[in-house]
Amino acid sequence: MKVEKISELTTNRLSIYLRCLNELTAQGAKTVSSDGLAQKFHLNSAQIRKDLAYFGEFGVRGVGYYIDDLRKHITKILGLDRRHCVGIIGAGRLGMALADYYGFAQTNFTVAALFDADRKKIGQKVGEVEIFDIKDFSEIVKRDKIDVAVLAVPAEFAQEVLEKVTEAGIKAVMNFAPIPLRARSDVKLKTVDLTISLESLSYFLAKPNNLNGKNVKPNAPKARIKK
Amino acid sequence: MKVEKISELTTNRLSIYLRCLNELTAQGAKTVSSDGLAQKFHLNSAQIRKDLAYFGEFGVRGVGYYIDDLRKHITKILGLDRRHCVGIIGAGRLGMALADYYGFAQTNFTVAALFDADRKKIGQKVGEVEIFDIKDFSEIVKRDKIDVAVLAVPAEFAQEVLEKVTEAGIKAVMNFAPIPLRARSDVKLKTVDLTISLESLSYFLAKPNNLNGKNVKPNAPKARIKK
DNA sequence: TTAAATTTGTGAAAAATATAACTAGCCGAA
DNA sequence: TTCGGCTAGTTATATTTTTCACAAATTTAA
Repeated sequence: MKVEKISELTTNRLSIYLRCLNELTAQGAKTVSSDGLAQKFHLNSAQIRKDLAYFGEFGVRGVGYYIDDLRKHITKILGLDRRHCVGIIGAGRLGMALADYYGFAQTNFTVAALFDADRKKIGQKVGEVEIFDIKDFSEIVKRDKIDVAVLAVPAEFAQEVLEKVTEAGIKAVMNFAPIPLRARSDVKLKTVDLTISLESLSYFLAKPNNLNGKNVKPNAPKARIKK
Repeated sequence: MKVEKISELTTNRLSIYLRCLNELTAQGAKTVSSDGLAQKFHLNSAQIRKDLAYFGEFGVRGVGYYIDDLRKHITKILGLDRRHCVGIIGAGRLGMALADYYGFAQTNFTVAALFDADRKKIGQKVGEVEIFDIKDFSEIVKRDKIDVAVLAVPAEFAQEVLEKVTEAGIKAVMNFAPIPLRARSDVKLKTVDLTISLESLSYFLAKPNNLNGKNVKPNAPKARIKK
C-alpha cells in the first residue's frame, strides 16, 4: 500500500479553503471553480486542484466543486467532524487569553482545562475554564478526554512540560514557547514562535539599509584572535 | 547591482541562530562551528553556512564562527540593533496578553500603545501601556514613533484596520486575525493564524483513519444535480 | 445531435529549497 | 616551516513545491 505523503503546506491550505467555502455558503453559492477559489486569495488554481486531488476526486469537470460536498470532505479530512478537547499549560496572560480565544470555539475545539504550578492560581476560573494543578495533568486528561495540549509556559520549562504531556498520552501539541523542542516521533508538535515573526518584520524594516553599499559582503576576520 | 533575494525561511533561521548564540555566550563559549550549531537543533550544517554566507564571510576556516562577532552581525542584519515601537490594535484578551508578552521586551520591541474603538476601554492601562482611541492612531504613531502594528481584532475588521494602519505610514504588520489580508506591496504583513495551526494538529490526529481502506480516493459525484 | 465553452485531474516543466560534496583557508604540532 | 586536521564558503546534486499545459469529462447553446 502506497502511503501518500501529504505536505503540511497542503493541509494548511485545506484550512484556508474550508474557511472560504464557509463564506461562500453564507453567500448562498452552490458551486465554485478552482479558479474562483484561487482569486479569493493569492493562490494558483492548479495548486488548489492538486491539493484536493490528493484526497479524492471531489470536483466535476465543466462545473467545479459542489461547495457543500467539498466542505464535508475537507472537514472530514482535517478531522474537524469531531470535537477536540484542549488543555492549556501555563495560566499566565497568554494562556488565559488563549483559554477564551474565539478561534478555538469556532473550529470544534473546546478548552477543557488550564494548568499551572502556582498554588495561588489553582482553583480559579477563567471564564468557564478552571485552573488545575499541573501535577494532576494525567488524571484530568483522562477524565476530560483531552487530546490537544497547548504550551504557554516560559521557554526554560517547555521541554520538561512537553515530556510530561507526552507521558500523559497526548499526541498533538501546540507550543508558544520561543524555543525549539524535541518531540517523540509519534507526537505532532507545532511551534508558534512569535519572536521569529517579529524579527522577520524587523528584518524587513532594516533591509533597505542592508542593501546600501552595493551588497558588499564584509570579509571574515582574518587576523588570529588569541585567547 | 544585483539584489540578492533572501528567502524568509533564511531570515527565520537567523532568528534561531541568534537565540542559540545568546545561549552559547551565556555558557561562556567563544567560538562555534556550523556543525556545532546544527546539532543544537535539527538542522543541516551546510544550510547554516549558506544562510550566513548570503550576508558576508563571518566565519574563519579551521575555527568556526566567533560567537560574539556573529551575534553582532545577525543582530544588525535583523535590524535588532535599534528599538522598535509596537502599537497593538484591539484591546481584547489577546491584544492585552500581547501587550505584556515578555518576548516583545526581550528582543528590542517596546509596546508603546494599545488601540480600541470601545469607549469603555479607552484611557485604561494594561501594565504600563495605555489604551487609546483607534481614531487617534495616526497621531500616536507619529508621537511615539511606532513602526510595527499588531492586529488583534476580529476577522471582519482586520482588512479595514490594515488599511488605516497603512495610511498612517506603518510598514510592518503582524496579523492575528484568521483571515488572509491584502497589503500594499511596500508593507510587510505577517499573519499568525492559530486556526490553521490547530487544524493542522487535528489533521494529524485524524490521519490514521484517513489511511485505512488502502487510500482509495472517493470518486467525483458524477450524476448531474439540477438546480 | 453536435459543437463550443468550461473546468477538473494530472503528467511534465520550472522554481525554490535543502543536502551533499568539494575546495581552500586557517590552526597547531612536530 | 611543513603537514595533518578542521571547518568555512561554494559548487553540484537531490528533493520538494509550485506552476504550466493539456487530455478528458461535463454542460450549454445551436
